[in-house]
Amino acid sequence: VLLERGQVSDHIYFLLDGVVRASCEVEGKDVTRWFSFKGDFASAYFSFVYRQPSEDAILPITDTKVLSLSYSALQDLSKQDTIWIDLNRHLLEFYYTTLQARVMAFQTQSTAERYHSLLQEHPYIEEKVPLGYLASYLGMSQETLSRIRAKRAKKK
Amino acid sequence: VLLERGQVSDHIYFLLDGVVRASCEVEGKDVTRWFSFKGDFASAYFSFVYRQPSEDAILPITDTKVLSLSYSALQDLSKQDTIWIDLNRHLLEFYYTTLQARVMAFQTQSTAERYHSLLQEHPYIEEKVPLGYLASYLGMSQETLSRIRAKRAKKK
DNA sequence: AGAGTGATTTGATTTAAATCAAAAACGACA
DNA sequence: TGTCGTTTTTGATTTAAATCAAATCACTCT
Repeated sequence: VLLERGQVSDHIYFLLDGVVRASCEVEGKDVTRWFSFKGDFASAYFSFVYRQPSEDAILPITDTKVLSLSYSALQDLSKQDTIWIDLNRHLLEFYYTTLQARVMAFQTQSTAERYHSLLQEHPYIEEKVPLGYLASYLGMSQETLSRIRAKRAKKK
Repeated sequence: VLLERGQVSDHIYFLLDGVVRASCEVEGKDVTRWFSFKGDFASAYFSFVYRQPSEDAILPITDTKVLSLSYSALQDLSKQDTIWIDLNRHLLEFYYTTLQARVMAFQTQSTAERYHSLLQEHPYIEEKVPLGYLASYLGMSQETLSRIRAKRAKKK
């Protein structure tokens, strides 16, 4: 477990290997907010930056290897080299544009289109992430996601 | 018109009166990304901060009165008083959490629930914003939104 | 007041997705 | 290898929403 719900995130992680997800609880149900893969950063960004309790837990889906960078370490490093400030900015920009794109996808695309776009960005997601988490992330039921997959397989 | 699509946003606006919306064009269709009301700030935030062309136009829905704050003015003010830096932070935080909440709404709520939540936050939206823009914002067709309204009216 | 325009509502129908239920596939483990 | 538990697929049905089409409403302009 990289971060428990309700705690202030004290670390940003860089995934050397594996897959993690952010899990939020809404009305008793577990909703997955995002995934991070090998080579991505993973963080409860706002909790980390503003030192507030995180709504999400960060949980591993597969076995993971991570580099972790603590808040205080990042602060020290930022004083030494602006590249660490840039990191922060890039992370923020990335999260923000990702969120924007997701909203847009919900506004304009069908369930199947959303899934296919996701596949295009992360081809390996199909093998590494259980169906239930994916369906939750995409805002559809497990069954519809399974059917979308079946259709796609037939076409090949 | 407060901002044209493709231009770098050079101003943040504060709405003294009226309603504006951000309009993005996707596959030939006009999609409204957000609304701002009297008392809100309106900006193409990332375009403004990172000096990049905006994907959105900012267009008035009703007649509007705005205060505008230019990029250079904000920079000067930031050097004089940290309150202006705080403004920036608050804006960012607001936009970010709003986006997060919207994604979550799409993941977990039905069309009717999304509309009712929106109404709760902005009771006046019903009167001030044309149905088509609202439907686009909520990611549903005009007709379904109209029917959701009709049902709500009946219950009263 | 009446014509014309655009926005909204209503109706009928089709299509997409959720739900409910069961079967099949897969993995871990004894 | 066979059994248990979990995940995924498949099937049948219901429900929600999109679509297509028309009617009504509201507003402006003359």
